[in-house]
Amino acid sequence: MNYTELADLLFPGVSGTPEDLERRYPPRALPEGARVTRMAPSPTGFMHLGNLFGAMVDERLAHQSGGVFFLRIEDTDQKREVAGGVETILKVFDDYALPFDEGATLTGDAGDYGPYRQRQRAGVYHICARWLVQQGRAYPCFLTEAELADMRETQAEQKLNFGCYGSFAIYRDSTLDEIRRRLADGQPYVIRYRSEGSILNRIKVADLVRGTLDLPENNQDVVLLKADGIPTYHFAHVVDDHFMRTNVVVRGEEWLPTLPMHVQLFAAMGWKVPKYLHTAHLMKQDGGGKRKLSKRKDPELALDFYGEKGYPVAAVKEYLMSLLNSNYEDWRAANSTLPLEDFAFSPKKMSVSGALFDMDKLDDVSRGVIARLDAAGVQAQLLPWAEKHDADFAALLKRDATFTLGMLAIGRGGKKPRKDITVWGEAKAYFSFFFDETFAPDYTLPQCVPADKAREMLVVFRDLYNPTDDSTVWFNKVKEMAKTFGYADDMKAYKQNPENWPGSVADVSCVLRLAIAGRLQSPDLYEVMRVMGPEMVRARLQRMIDSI
RNA sequence: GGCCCAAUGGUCAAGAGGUUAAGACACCACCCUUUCACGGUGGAAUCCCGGGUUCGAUUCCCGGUUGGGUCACCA
Repeated sequence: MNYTELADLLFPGVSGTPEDLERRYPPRALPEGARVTRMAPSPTGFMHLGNLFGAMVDERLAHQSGGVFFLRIEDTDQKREVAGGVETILKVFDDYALPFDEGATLTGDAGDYGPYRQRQRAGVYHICARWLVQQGRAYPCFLTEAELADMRETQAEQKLNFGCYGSFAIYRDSTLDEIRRRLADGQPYVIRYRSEGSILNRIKVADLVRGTLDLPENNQDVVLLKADGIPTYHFAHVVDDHFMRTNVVVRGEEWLPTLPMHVQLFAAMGWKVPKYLHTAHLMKQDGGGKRKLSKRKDPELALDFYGEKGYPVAAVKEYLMSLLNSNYEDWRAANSTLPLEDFAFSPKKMSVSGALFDMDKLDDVSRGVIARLDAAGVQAQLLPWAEKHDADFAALLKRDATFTLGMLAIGRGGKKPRKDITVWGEAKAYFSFFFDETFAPDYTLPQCVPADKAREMLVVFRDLYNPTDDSTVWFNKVKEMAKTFGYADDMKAYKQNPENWPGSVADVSCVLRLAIAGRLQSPDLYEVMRVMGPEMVRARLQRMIDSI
C-alpha cells in the first residue's frame, strides 16, 4: 500500500504538514510551572453545575500559576447545537466572574491560538489526519450504520467487547484500488485510527487527583474524522490541546475509559501528553442510591435554577469550592472578607469520589454569604435580581432609596449578623411588611391578650410612642405599659411564677409586633419602627386598632 | 456482559499502621433573648464485608459486595 497516494486521494486539497502547524502555534512563552487550561463546552444552550465545577478548577489552576485559561467551543456535533449556545456559555463566564484570557467571544476570537471554534479548525484536523494516513496510522472505513449495528449484535451474542477492532475492522487493510472504487462510487466513509494496541498490555497515565492510573492499552480503531469531515471529540481533543498548548486537561471522569485512546493518539502524532485531571461527578440522592445529576430529572443541575431562585453567584461558587477543596470552609471561617481567589486551591485535595449535591449546605453557605454583605451590598444584588424576576418588588425597592437602605441595614454588620435570607427570591416575603402594598397582616392575638385589651394597649402605645426615644427608653415604656395592664414586666420573675400574671411584656410586645409587622416574627421591633418613621408606625397602630 | 473509578456518621469530609476517629451541614436538647434570626453549650450518629501481612489494620495487599462511569460518525 502506498500511503502517500492514499493520503492524496483522501485529502486532495490539503497541503500543510504538522510541522507547519508547529510553527503557526509555537509553544507559549510562560514562566516555569504556569498552567494552560481550557474550558471546552458544547454550545447546547445548557450550562450546568458540572460545567461551572470544572471551569473553577481550570480558572484557579491557570491563574494561580500565572498561566492561561481559555475557552474553546466544541461545536463538532451540529445536531446538538442550539442557536445562542455560545452566548449562553459566555454569559455564565460573565455571571460567575470566571475571566478567560483568550478564546471564543461574541464578536469573534481573541488570542493567538485560534480559531477557538472547532468547526472553524477543519483545516488543522485535516492536516493531521492526512499525516496519519501518510504514516499508515489511519484509513478510510466504509462501514454503514446498519453494519455497525449488526456488528454490535454479533459481539453481544459472542460476549466480545464492542467496537471496531481486530477482525471487525474490515476496511483496515483495503487495497488502494478498492478504496478508489468506493470513493468513485460515492460511498460515505469515516477516517479511523489504525490501532496497534492490545488490551492485554497496560499503560500508566498520571492524573493530578488520582495519581498514576494503570489502564489497558487501546485496541479500538476509533473514528478520527466523521463522514462530514468534522473530527470526533477524541481527535479534536488531541489536536487542539496540543496546538493550543494546553498542559492540564480538566474534564469529568466519564473520560477515563477513553484516556488510553487519547494517549495513543498523542503518541501517534509524536506529541507530548498533557497532564490530566479527571473530576468526580456531582451526584444526587435518588431513592435508595445515588446517581449522576441528570439534566432531565434535576432542575438544580441547570445554572439558570440558581439565578432564578436568587442564589448569589458568590454562594454557588463558595459551595462548589468547598466541594472541590474540603479545607476551603476552614479557610473561609478564618478569612471572612477575603475574595475566594486568595484561597490556595490544590488539586491534591480534591476528592476522587462523587459528592452528593447538598442543597441544605448550599443554603447555609448562601445565608452566610448574604449575611456578610452590608446594606449597600445587598441592594446591589437584590435590586438587579428583582428587576429581572419581580418588577413590582423592584419598583418598591426603588421608590425610596434611603428607606430601602435603612430596611436592608437592619441586623447587618457586627459580629453576629442575622441570617434571615437564604436567596433573593425570599426577600420580598421577608420584607413585605415594610411596604403598604405588600403588607398583609395576620392579627391573630396571643391567647392571653383578648382583643379589647389589645386595642387598649395599642391606643396607649400610640399616645406614648415618641420616635426620638432611644431603644432603652422605648422598651422601658413598653414594660411600664405592660405593668399598668397587669402583665409581668420582669421576664425572669414571670418565668418562675407565670401563674401570677395573665401574661408578660413578651405578650405585650407581640401585640405591638402584630400591629407594626403584621406577624409574630420580625427583626428588632425598635429598629423596624425607626426605619418606618412615626407616620407609618402610627398608621400601622391605627390600622390594627380599627381591625380587631 | 467487558473495561475503568470509587467506598469514614443522614450529607460533605479530615485523618494516621497504635487517636477519646477532627470539623461543617442537617437533626435533637438546653442557654441567651420582648418574637424570630444570630450566637453559645451539649447530644445522637461513621471507618462496606471476608481473607492476608503485622504484636496490632478503619489505614497496606488480595478477593467480594455495593455505588458510579463507559463501551457512538455525542461530547
